Amino acid sequence: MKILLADDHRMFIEGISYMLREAGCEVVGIAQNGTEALAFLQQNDYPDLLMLDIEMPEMDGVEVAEKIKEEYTELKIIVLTMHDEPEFIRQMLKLGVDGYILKDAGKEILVEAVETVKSGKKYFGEKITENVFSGFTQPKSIPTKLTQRELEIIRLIADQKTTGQMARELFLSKHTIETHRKNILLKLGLKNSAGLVKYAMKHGLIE
Amino acid sequence: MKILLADDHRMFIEGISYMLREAGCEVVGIAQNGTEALAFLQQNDYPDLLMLDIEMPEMDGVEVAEKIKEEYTELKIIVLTMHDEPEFIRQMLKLGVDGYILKDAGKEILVEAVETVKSGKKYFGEKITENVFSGFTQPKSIPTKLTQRELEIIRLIADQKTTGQMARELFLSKHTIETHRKNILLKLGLKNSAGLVKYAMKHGLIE
DNA sequence: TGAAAACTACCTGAATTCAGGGATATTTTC
DNA sequence: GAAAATATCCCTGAATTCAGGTAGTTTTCA
Repeated sequence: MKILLADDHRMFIEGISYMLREAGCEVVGIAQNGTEALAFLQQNDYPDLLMLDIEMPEMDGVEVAEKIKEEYTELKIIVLTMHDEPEFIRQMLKLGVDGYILKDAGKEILVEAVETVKSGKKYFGEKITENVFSGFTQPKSIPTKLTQRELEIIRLIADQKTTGQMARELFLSKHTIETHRKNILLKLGLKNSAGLVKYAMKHGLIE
Repeated sequence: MKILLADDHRMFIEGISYMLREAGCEVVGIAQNGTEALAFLQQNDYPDLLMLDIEMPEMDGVEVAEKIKEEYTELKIIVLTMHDEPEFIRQMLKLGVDGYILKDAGKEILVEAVETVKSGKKYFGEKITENVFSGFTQPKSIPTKLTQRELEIIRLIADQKTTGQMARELFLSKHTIETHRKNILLKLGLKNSAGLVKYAMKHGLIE
């Protein structure tokens, strides 16, 4: 089992490497961001499995998984992250990753996941499936597309603008701004502007 | 060198353990949160060194460091985290920790840090000192001192809680919450909660 | 031990947000 | 050309936030 590790924390990578080697796997490469991971695949006999973190600089795990599932269809992917939010999990499942385990799991889980995926099956921890299903009962959290206008409003909200200020700035009625506000919260399943700004930053909608 | 590891990600702990053992250290215990770490110290011959993560459930690293530096003065502490925000670093330095390294550093750094601290000196990576000083030269980014309570309120605001909800959760009057809210905005020179959340995320106060 | 800081609580009143409706015009997409 | 998405606008009413105060108690620390 040839494995490529992608995680921006070297210390974590090195620790995982030990464990994987002990379990009889060969770590053929490491990458500290998405770009490096893809570059590795272009220049080498590619591995059988990619252990992928979500949170990385340059290019995040979601993007990497997307590209890989397009171009390197036979490469297995196990997502290895500390994010247990349904949002991320569902996104990854949709892309067709082969496993999803949390960093707070132990070595046994890691090895079990690799073994399972190696044999052609999928591996998802208990917590994962649980979280996803809890999410399905709330169909609201399906990542929804925001319009250009809505993104604009979000940025203004993050800039501490009030509805009235935004209305003047965009030459719109304040009712319109209120409608946009309402629709944004509805689409994203949020409760107020504070939550919106947090969401927006997490998802890179604003810097 | 007897070491106690405190980190909520088991996978990370196990990886680090390998490296430390290889470097001739003895990992005498692990803890998945602050409470466990302190409990360990009460029940065992305590170790020489504590490797401490900041972000943990139950009791975070800052609190742990504080308590330890009060009660177990000869126990060394190396903070091992992915947070490189001056806010955290300065907080920890103030508490008198003996080392501060980032998880994106490699094994060499880890070993070097342990060796250095073992010999009685302090160890701080390049990035760390850099970030702290950059903070000093830019007085803007010195987060005006926020109190513990205020930080707590900020986190709740970011969690979309209303004043009433926070009041009930913290067993306080809603007037009190409103006062905190007001003081926070005043201290940071902000206008509303949306701006507050953005500020908090940028400065690593939340997430 | 005494001052400063932090935490607590209350008040008034204006401004703003949020939840729930409904409606129309334009543009894009199929 | 029809359907869907987008952008615009309006309304009511409750809830919440924000700005401006005052003030007592506890904790911290020099």
